[in-house]
Amino acid sequence: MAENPPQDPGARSRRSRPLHVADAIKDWVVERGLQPGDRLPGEAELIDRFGMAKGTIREAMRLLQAQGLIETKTGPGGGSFVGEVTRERASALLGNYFYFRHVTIDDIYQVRIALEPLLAGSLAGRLSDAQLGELEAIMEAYAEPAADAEEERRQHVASLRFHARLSDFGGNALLGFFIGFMAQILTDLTVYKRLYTTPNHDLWEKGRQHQIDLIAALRSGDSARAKAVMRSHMEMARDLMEAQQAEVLKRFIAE
Amino acid sequence: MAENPPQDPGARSRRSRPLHVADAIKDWVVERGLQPGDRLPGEAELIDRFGMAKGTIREAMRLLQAQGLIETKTGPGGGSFVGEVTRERASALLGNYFYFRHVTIDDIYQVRIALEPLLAGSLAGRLSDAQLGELEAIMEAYAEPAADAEEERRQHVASLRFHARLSDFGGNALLGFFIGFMAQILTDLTVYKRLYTTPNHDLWEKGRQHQIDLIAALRSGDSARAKAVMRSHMEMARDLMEAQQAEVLKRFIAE
DNA sequence: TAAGATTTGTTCGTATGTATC
DNA sequence: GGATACATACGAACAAATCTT
Repeated sequence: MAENPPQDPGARSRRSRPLHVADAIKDWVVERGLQPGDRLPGEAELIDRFGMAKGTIREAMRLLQAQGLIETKTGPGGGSFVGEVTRERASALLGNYFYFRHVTIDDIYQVRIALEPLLAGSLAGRLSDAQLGELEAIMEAYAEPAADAEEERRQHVASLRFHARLSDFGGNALLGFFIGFMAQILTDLTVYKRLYTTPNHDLWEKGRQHQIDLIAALRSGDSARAKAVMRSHMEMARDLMEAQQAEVLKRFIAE
Repeated sequence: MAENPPQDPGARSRRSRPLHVADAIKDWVVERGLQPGDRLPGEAELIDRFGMAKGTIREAMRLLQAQGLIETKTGPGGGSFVGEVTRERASALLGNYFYFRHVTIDDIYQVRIALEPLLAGSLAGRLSDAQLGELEAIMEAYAEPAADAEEERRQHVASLRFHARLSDFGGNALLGFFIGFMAQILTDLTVYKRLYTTPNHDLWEKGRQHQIDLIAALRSGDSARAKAVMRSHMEMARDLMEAQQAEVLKRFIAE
């Protein structure tokens, strides 16, 4: 794990005890190369290992828990365990960073237009039938044009799930996370801020056709075409959402 | 702030009390539209507002503190305050997500090659003389070819700072964070894993020339050229680092 | 099903540390 | 330096969850 912030001399002792304990435990996990699911020392042991009160130790554990680094269970066989940070939690934590910042729809699409085609191109000819099938299953949610605004919103969320799922299939975890994060932000905007487009049969038709073409290109292994189709798809989506003029994302996080 | 994870019926009560309190405080901040620096209720008030013990409240505050959402100060006038999540902390928290995942140099550069030229292109003609001067000042660190491996490493870190700084100058906070995060990862790899290139005068010359050309293009407002130069620069950097065959990033986080 | 063991979760009272006036 | 207002830390007890028998 990462070392901690710059420490002016004497800072070590000024640093709160829970922080100190949390750091020590992180170091301990890294040094031993512990893996998710591995057991950590129990409260009782930590108490006398560090010579601190129970409350102090527990505060340290909460610091780690909030970061998704540990999980705790009660009862026999319970205790603290190394936890794998989930994509959802990482998204939520990163979302906090943008809470007080100004991020526009255009900002998001500038990045999406650069990354989504890249992913699509790299995935051509590399997806299993099961994966392609799963994408097609998601598309069922918008097989028919939306009748009202509410359904339009549901369809939009489903189409974002299409992209999120696609981002899971690539071998590049970094690229996958970035793309999934943006899909998450847009989903939040759609659901939470009730941002939606009034049903428009023409756009529905075009968007759906894009995804059908995309699937075909992915299946046949036509990388260049997958990339081009995705790019068109993104540009259309951007124009669509920009029309809404909704801008910021005002959302915080999970635990 | 974001709502919390899916709640099966009854989960509300099973959720630990610190978690419940942390959620409530997040909601409170969002509802009132509090800004960084704004005061939160003191321990005493929270204790009787929620009807819980001090320890419980304190654990809740640690959950929020770890996410960078609050800061606390002791003494008169002290207490808890809404905190702005810093870029450094967000990077560190996100870094944890990748700790147990496999991220290769190639993964990083695949994304860098897509995003850095985008940023460079959008910045052409938009930087102040002060900003351009700052970039040039960073370049001073590698005005001369490195004499040994240690200096080579320092130069590499400086050149990454060049990119990190550039990412701050753009108006797109999302794009800026992604680029800065990758620069951070590469810096960690360079410093922490002692990944470095043996000094190579030819490559040093080419890399430096790229950045000089880039500055010139940025200054003159030649967007297409800035983009092209950055792309060449990234491709060279990728080849350089790939030769090291260093792969994973093994690093955790700060507090 | 029930009882017991184990481990985290929560409370309360008290004392200490720290920064401001 | 002393008083004040806050967070920080301690320790002992009790509650709740969950596994085993």
